[in-house]
Amino acid sequence: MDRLLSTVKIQVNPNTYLKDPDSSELGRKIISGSIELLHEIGFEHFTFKKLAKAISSTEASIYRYFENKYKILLFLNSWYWGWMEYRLVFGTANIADPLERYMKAVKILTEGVNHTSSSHINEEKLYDVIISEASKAYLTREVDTENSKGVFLKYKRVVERVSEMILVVNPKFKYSHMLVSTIIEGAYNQRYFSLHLPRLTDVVEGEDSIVEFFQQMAVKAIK
Amino acid sequence: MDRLLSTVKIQVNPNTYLKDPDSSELGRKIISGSIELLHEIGFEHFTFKKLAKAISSTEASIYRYFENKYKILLFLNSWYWGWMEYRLVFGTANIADPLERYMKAVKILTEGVNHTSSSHINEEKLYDVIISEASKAYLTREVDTENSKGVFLKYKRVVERVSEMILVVNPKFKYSHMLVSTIIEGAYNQRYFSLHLPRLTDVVEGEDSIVEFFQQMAVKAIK
Amino acid sequence: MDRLLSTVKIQVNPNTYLKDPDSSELGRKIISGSIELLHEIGFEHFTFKKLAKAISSTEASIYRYFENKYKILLFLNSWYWGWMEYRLVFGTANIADPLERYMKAVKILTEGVNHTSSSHINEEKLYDVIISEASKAYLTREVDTENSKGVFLKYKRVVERVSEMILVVNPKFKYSHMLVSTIIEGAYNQRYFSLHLPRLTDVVEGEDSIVEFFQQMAVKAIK
Amino acid sequence: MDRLLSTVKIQVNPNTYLKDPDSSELGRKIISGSIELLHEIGFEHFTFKKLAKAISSTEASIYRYFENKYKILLFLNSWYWGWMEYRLVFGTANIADPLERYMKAVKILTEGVNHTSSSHINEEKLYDVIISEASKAYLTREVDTENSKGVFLKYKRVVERVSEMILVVNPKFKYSHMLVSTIIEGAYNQRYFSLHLPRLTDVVEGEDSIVEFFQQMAVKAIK
DNA sequence: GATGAATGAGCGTTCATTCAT
DNA sequence: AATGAATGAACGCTCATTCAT
Repeated sequence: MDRLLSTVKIQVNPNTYLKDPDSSELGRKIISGSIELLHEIGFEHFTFKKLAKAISSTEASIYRYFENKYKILLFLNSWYWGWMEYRLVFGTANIADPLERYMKAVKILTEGVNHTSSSHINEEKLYDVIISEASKAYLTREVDTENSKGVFLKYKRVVERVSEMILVVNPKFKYSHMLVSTIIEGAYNQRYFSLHLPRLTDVVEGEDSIVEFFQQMAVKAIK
Repeated sequence: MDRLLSTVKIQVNPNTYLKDPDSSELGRKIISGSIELLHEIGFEHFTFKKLAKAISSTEASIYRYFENKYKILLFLNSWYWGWMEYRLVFGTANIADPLERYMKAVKILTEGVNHTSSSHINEEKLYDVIISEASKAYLTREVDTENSKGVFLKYKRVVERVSEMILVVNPKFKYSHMLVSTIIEGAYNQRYFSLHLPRLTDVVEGEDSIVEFFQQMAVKAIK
Repeated sequence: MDRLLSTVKIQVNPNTYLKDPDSSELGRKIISGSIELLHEIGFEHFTFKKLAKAISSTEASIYRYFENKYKILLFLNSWYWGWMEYRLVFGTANIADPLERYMKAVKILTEGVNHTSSSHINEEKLYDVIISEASKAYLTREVDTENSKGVFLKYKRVVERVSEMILVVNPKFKYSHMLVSTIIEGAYNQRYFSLHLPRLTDVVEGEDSIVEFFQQMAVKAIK
Repeated sequence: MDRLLSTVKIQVNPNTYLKDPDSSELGRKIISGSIELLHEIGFEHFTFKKLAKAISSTEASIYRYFENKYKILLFLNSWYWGWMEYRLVFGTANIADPLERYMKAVKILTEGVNHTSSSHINEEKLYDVIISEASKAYLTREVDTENSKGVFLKYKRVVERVSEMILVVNPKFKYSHMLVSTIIEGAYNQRYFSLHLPRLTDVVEGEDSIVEFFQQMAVKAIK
């Protein structure tokens, strides 16, 4: 699948950028550099000046691609959920049994990322960035404006897809979207807690209890 | 209960402040002003300068109480979870049945706040601030340093308390902390989504589906 | 006269431009766009970037024609005074009486412009631009350098021509240049004041008191 | 008179500043430094950064006093015309003859400044700055907003005062404001022209032909 | 000849913080 | 203890300009 992916371009909402960063070498450096730098110093300390320095370019050049650092985060978020949808569709294809398919989907949503394609996007680091920073993309005064431009569509579509899988298993379940978004956000939270606030979680080293917990919960919740 | 509360002082971790804001008129104005201003403009746009102006004081004066704006957020967070623990203890007192008690706890954790004591702290606005801003208190590079100073203890104790209630119901359940923190974070997420990203939730106006969903989930998950 | 004008090309000092803007479609668009944009946003906010956008071209392209925005203003100024000289020569031709001729000249210099030829130059808007912006072309540190290149010659020639008319009426008048330049600048000032600082003028709506005032003054001053 | 002046404070419209520059040592340094720097490099090249460096302070400090460089120019302009009004009132006091008084007023308005009080304001340099830069204070898109705040009142009052002197000489003269503002602006223009565009004037070194010209004109115009 | 892409430099502004009173 | 004044440092952004095609 990943080999295939490297030839497929993830479409990102154009409202996140001024000029498609995938259309030039510099654009791609901005993206890879952003992931690197966000991973290193976090969103609060991330500035165009530092990014420019990190990729040996200038602020003015970055401004040709992105309006501000929020837009970069929205871009990465949109890319990530586009990629996730891709993995979800491939990962659940040809699974006939509805429950099994749903379980597989939950697994894909909640498991960690530990492989990286050969492209300029380091998925592993991006995954960490999503864990720590993604919520800052929507926990903002500007959320409604951005939302109206469709920048969260990729995320919503992932929720919608899994939500539909739930309804195949149990057509009467009323809270499918709520359940899916709770699982997704919950899984990312737990990964963060396990690293920084372990008393809020029960993660044991070695096994992936996060996947197990959410899979169990996912099944029980819709019964 | 609330009348009692107004005479009880919520203890907040002293590591969040330099000088106890509850010890002076100015300190209390800083707290009430912070809630007001965070509610109005959000954490990103919140600065000491603006806060000083809002409460007709100066930046230098605020510095006597708090090191920086993160510490104010940590203070409010700590206060909020101290208050929550208080509500939890009172709200579950004298409920003999373990499951019923657990359900009541989940209700308290997930329901909205719509009453305000007469103190300088506007709980309703604080609740909104917690929904939108609280996660920024721990999604920071500084989380480990702060955590080592115990500033998240109040939150952890709430999780611990409810976790213990779960274990009374089902002593074999392995993921009690994970479940509780997922419920808490989930409920706040869903409240935010219902306002700004409704397609991620199934909230119907009028009924409190958030409480219902999480109570159902809470019960099923530990079976 | 205007029909004739549209076939006559106003010669502009080549030191104002790098490449004659009248030699290409793009050049003419730069000129008409500049008048438009200066009229709209004023010289301070006028930039090559905005101009480029306004005429759907690029900054780099404009650089082929003009060194900087001052040069554009100098070009327009030069064109305007070339056009004024033209109007002056035609307007005073065949008037035998020296005083009458002088009066006509003063009228032409001080009356407003409210007609527009069919060329790419909108004289009415250019007139407004001259009123508000022209002095910025010479109130600059670079005035002496520019002056030595002859970019103010058109203006000087207009002053010289009317100055000569004065000397025909009164050969002993010592301050002919001073009077003419005071009349010219004064008239533009009064037009500006009447729009923005009315307490500095006595302009009554309806009649053209500016022409009347300066004609009276022009006559009395040389007696 | 000048000795008296040094003890009298010229009142400047508070809408030009955020904090009265006359209320502190730093404020006075900002003013004297501004005059110095404007004199040296002109308004276009004048920036807060350069000013800060010139007076060994910082941009941030200057921002406590003035919103932007336009406001500094407006302040200086307001101060200058306040000072001019002062000179006018003293210079024309006790002159009984209306025409003589009017002539004296015109002299004061049009003669150069070549003496400097002992205060932090260098009137000679300020005079040069007014000649070259003052019109930029009103030839701006923001003129109407500023005017509505009264920042040009001092100038208008000077015009009004002399205008009234004219009406004593000739109560029937219709264009008193226009004449006065034309004289004032004209005199400053001619001083500038004599330095940079001499072909627009008839100034002879040695004698003050500018005063002579405008006095003659002032008298003849109102006959 | 005209354009698209990229950049160096600097501007205007605000922030966090310190000092003196 | 609280405040007013001052400042160093950095941010966000735009401008003018150059280069390659």
